[in-house]
This record gives sequence, C-alpha cells and structure tokens, in this order.
Amino acid sequence: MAFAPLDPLLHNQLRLAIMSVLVTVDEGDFNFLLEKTGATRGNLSVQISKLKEAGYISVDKSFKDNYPNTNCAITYHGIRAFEAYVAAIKQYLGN
Amino acid sequence: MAFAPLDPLLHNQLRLAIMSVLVTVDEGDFNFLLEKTGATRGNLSVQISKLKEAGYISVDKSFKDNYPNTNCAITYHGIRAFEAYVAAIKQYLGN
DNA sequence: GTAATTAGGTTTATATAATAAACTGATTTA
DNA sequence: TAAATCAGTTTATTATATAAACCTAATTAC
Repeated sequence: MAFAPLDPLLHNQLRLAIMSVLVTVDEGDFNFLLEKTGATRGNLSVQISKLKEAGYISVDKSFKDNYPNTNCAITYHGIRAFEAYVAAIKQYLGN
Repeated sequence: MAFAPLDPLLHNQLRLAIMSVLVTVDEGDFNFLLEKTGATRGNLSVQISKLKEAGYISVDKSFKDNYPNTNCAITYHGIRAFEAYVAAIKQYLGN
C-alpha cells in the first residue's frame, strides 16, 4: 500500500475548498464561493480559472441585475477527480 | 462550518507521507523512509529538515556499520499537528 | 594500491505556484 | 459629476517543491 500521488490541482487549500463546496451544491456564483471559502477575490479568480482549464468545473459568465455574474458548476470529470483525491489522501491520514 | 486552514507544513505530499509513516512506526531511518515514500534522496533530505525544524520530528544522526545513519521519530508536537491536520482536511473531503 | 562504485546524505538551481496588491470597467449613490 | 461600490482580472512578488549536482567515506574490482 504505497502512497498514491495527490492530484496537484486539488492539493491546494482554496481549490479543494471550491471543489468541496461545488460537489455538494452543484452550482454557485463568485460571491457565494467567496463567502463559503473566505478567499480574496484575486485568489478566487485565479483558482476558478485553473479548475475550469482542467475541466473540473464549468464557468458561465453572464449579467445579473446589471452586474457581471460568474456561475460555477462541478463537471462529471471534476466529481471523479475529487473522489479520486479523497480516496488518495485518505491513505495518508491513517485508519 | 467554515474551512479550517491547513497546516502548510503538512499540506505537502512528501512531508505528509513521512509523518504518516512515522506516526505508525515511531522510528525509522532515512532508507526506510525512502522506501516507504518513494521519494528521491534530495527531496527526502530537505523535507526531513523542515519537519525537524518545526519540531514535528526528532532526528538522530549517527554511524551504523561504518555508514551514516539518520534516524527519525515523530514528536508529541508532531503527533498533535498531524492529528489536527487530519481533522482539518476531513472538513474538505465531505461526509 | 589505486580506480571505480556504492552508500548515505546535503546543497543548489530552477521552475512552478500561491497569494495579495493593484488595476479595470461598469453601476449606483451622494 | 464625483465618489464609492460591485464584480471581477491581471501582475508582481514571494515562497515552495523538486531534481540534479555535489560531497565524503567506505567498499569492491583490478
């Protein structure tokens, strides 16, 4: 039982938090994620981009009440990656 | 239930693997950790130093059969930190 | 006996990454 | 119309992770 490698994209506090939120709600916008994760806007923006680029989440940008609105949803691929990460890191945690 | 911060020292694959091994065996030398973690010597050396500097492990360097031998053991402080990390990251993993 | 190899590590070089600070552009309020 | 707010993005800087190169002593091969 060697240690499985940890997906570097998910082995980051903020990106993992984003995925952790999205895996339960299936949809959430920028401000929702901001509140749930406690991140700064800049950091959240960057990490959303990386998750999108990897295909772990889908990002829909539109306008809502005259303001830009960035809506995020986890993808099937993202769910699989998240589950794989959870299984992998549990090997490190004992029990 | 906001996300607890993850101890940056433990939120690293190799350092977490080292701690994961040492928390179960209580003592292991460089080659033992090398085999268990699958790391390179350089990386293992660096990460052992960081864990030692943080007081998470104690390191005893001696000679064994004419060769240098680096023996590592987890400290009480290290056990506490590991347990705190486990509790914290579980918040991210769901369930 | 000395050259090459192995053992057990350490040091350093570099590339990547994480994060906050600064910026942008539109909207609303004073 | 000036100032403040909203919703983000871009960039600049610092830190980090990792492998490659290096080091010293011991052993083996010739």
